[in-house]
Amino acid sequence: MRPSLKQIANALNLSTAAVSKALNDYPDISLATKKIVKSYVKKVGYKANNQATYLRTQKTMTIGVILPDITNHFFLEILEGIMSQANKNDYTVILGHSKESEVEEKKLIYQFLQQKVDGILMSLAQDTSKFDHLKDVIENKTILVLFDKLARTINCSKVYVDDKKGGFKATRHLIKKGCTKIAHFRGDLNPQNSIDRYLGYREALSFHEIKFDPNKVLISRKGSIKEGYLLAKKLYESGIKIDGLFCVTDMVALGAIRFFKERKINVPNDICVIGFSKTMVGNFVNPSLSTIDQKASKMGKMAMKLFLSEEKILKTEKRLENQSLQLKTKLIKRESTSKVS
Amino acid sequence: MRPSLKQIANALNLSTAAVSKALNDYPDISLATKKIVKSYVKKVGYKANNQATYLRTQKTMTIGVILPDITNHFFLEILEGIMSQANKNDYTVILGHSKESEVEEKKLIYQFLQQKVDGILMSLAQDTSKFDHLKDVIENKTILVLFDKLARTINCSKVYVDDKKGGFKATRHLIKKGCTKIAHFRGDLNPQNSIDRYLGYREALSFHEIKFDPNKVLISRKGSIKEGYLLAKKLYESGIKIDGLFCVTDMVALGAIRFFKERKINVPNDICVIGFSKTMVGNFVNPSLSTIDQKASKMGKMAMKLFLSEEKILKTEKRLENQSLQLKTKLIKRESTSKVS
DNA sequence: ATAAATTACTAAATCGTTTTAGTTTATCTT
DNA sequence: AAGATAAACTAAAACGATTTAGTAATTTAT
Repeated sequence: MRPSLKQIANALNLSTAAVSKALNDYPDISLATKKIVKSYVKKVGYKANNQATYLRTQKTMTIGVILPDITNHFFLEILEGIMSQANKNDYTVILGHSKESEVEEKKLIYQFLQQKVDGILMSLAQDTSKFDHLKDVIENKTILVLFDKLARTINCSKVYVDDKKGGFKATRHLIKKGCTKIAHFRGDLNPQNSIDRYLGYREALSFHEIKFDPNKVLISRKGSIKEGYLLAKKLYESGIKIDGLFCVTDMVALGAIRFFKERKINVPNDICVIGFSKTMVGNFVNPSLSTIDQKASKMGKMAMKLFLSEEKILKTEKRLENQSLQLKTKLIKRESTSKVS
Repeated sequence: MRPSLKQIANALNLSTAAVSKALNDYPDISLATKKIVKSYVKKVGYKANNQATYLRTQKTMTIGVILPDITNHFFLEILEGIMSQANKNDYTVILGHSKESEVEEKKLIYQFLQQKVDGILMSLAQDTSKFDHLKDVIENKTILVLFDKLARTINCSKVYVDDKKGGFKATRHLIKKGCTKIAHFRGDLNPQNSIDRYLGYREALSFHEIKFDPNKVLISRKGSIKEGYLLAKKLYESGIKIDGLFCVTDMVALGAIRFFKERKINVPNDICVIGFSKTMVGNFVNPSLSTIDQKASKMGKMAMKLFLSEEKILKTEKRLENQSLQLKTKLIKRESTSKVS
């Protein structure tokens, strides 16, 4: 069993106060005793009990992270980014999985507040339409950092990707490859991300003076492989001819490609396909999938950095001051668009 | 800000003791006061401060989970299994990522012990060869549950897969498909898992009276796609002819298939290939990859259940009593072995 | 030589709970 | 009616740290 402060103090014939101060480098402890205390503490492997420390300092050195989908590689990369930064700064990470459900999300937030985390870093569930639980976080003077799927109206730190520019890049890439009849499988109205990708698509078309055709835009609600397959089928059977397709997610793109393969439509020669998100699988399928990299790991890293800077301000100025950060996307060219134009 | 016990007590003209006891259903508090306290507490949204509670009860209702590779879907499914059970039982999950490094693993363990987690559920890093840190966990009277990659000599709860039987099933499947010249890309000596798969391979061969040929067994140290590619190349260039291949992991199998494709060797008609682990990608590649399902989600679920049962015993009998559990694997037949024999 | 300032500590309160050991009031015995 | 028993509380200590206020011993100033 690890010793307590008191035991250390007794062993060294000092008061607990002196030992505590020595360890925290208070100026009213002599250098000599500090040395004695520190070396002894090292020898016996003493570490302050976090829970006890919290009671006085109100700091747990713990952050809560809520992910909407733990099986999605994108979020995992974000988590990896957060954790590497967290560990560097001696923070412990508590993980929550909302499963894209607002109810679960709420539960997790209140659980985390009860655990007295110093901050909550999260991406909203698809489901989430009310934001009272987010306001509660801020009212509890707990730092809130949203990433990827966020609520614009909530006053907190945010990291997100320039989805519009991403949609623009994806579409422009297809155009550069010589595509002129470009379809888009867009996401639903909520969240904002998929709308922005759609807006980027439209902007690229108009920039290159290609007429927008609403019949070439279909809505995917779940963003699943199956839906991609069905939308491709629907479009195909409607008789609308296309030579390019930009999908709101990689999964939708994979589903579409699967359909095209079945119908012996060659990707990329007959139709170029590009996704969005740079998921793992995209690199292993045949043809490998071109996509837009959202820089997930960097997003996580930046989310944690925003937390740390907010924490610093909170410490000195006793107030929450937030900051927003927009990250750039990157076009990943692979086989599904490797047509020679 | 959430109220404290004291504030509740003042508001209701009771002592803090009475309120605490009412909430914890002590028999020496009248039903009437219990009702009053509980309804008031609900109204104002009071929740006991976990950190303060710990100081008396020595329970944090928190478990630490250490994964060797957070980007590996297999471990993520395990995590999902653990978390769903944890949430059901009001436990909070702290996550650590050892990155397959023994040094990181040690750091995380000591961090978790400092956080006073009630238990640690983990899979060992590839790297890990000494187990002193695991012994420290047990000496701290913290429950330890190992899953997947484990140390046989450590006296703690364990959940693992019957790798030998899995290797047997994979090999037998190839044999049933008519393969007679079956190669195996095995893992390194450590950890035990890959050895067991290899032993299963040998057992299946001898069971079906196929002569074992050491030249058909190559060692993959990292288990990466690239290595699978290179091993396939090496085997091919050595001139040894095969019609079946069992790989220690899906990634190695994918690499091998990539090589065969390049050389216009047809999978499954020329060579049947089967992997191990049921990773995500295996389902999306072309041909889709046959594999052995390790039931990751179930493994996580069982790991948490073992923790809970150990926790119960610890509570009543003040001692750690552990239990081991072996899970069965399942053959997943897909295109890479769909030859008609 | 005495008062003031500095150094290096210690005592005790505190954070928010839980729990042990009373204490008060009402009820039951005989 | 006096003592025993039971019911329903309260007071206070405890968990393990931090921090404020205080104090003794030493040094400096005048």
